[in-house]
Amino acid sequence: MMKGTEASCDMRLLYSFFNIHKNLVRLAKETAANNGLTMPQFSVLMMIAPHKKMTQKILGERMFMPKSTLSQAVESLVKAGFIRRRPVEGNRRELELILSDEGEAFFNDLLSQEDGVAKCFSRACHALSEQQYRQLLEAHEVLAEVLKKQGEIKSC
Amino acid sequence: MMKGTEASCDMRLLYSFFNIHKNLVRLAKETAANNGLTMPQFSVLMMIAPHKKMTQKILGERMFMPKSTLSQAVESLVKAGFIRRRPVEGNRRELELILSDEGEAFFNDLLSQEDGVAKCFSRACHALSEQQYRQLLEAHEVLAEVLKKQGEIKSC
DNA sequence: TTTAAACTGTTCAAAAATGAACGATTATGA
DNA sequence: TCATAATCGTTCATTTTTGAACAGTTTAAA
Repeated sequence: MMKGTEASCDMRLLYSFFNIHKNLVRLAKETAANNGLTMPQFSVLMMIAPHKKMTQKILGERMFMPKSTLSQAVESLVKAGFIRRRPVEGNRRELELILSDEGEAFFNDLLSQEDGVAKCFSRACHALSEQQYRQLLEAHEVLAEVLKKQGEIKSC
Repeated sequence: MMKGTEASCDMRLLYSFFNIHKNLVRLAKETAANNGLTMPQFSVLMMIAPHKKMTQKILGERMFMPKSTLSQAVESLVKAGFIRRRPVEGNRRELELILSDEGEAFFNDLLSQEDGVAKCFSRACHALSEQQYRQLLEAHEVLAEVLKKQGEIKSC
């Protein structure tokens, strides 16, 4: 709990997040564009891939992405053959999105590109000590926990 | 320097940044919308305000914002009376952007809104220890330093 | 000097993202 | 049961963002 330091100081951390954010978005946009993807398409793929499959509903909730944007991003990824789509059994309203083999290969390729956001970030991580890395993960988890409760949380 | 842990582990930190990012963008969009601003307008204001003045060129470089987007965001902030605009003396190509008194008041108001991104983030910071806060700042600085050197850095 | 190249910001047509209305399905409860 | 409300995803008109061409200014080199 911050004591002497006040809100004005919190701004410093906020700007520091913004600074990292700027750079990661720039690299992500470059990576996406270099691979013929828009940002929503790229984000959706990055979000689904580690889980192999995910409901479109859950995906939207996790990403805070407007459902019209999400719907179109998914549509194009399906057309590109990176994900398949099938109704959730027991609830025909929802769709389950499944990473295809092509999608998995494409994802792995994205991660391995030297000028991609993943490798660039990985190189940046090398500048951190193991301890710093762990502390960063922990602190982020604490912050994320509180942040996700803030705001209206209106359905996107 | 990470030893045993490998690239796959770096991905965990990358996803952790994405998680914070998502929430901050969501809160920033809400804050912007609640105050009649688009995201570029909001970002530009947040970027100029602490410095009171800045050239449009520097602003673009710092934000990685396409210059057409920047130009329009600035135009609307000028029309709204939050910033003034004058040619840089000694170089009539560049423009200097100066925060007006109205702009400063508006900025301070944005920071003080209970449901605004600043206060929300500030509340989240309270969940961190002072030590965690300092470590976070330090680690971010290290990462930002490396990140900003990565990628094409083509002029936006 | 004069000319060509580089730089800074604006404009505008094209592309991308979004809100609102909608269709289809499921849940609620009278 | 049946009617109403809520949920999930799509469509499409509108808004927002962006790249590319451009105009004005400055720099560099001939």
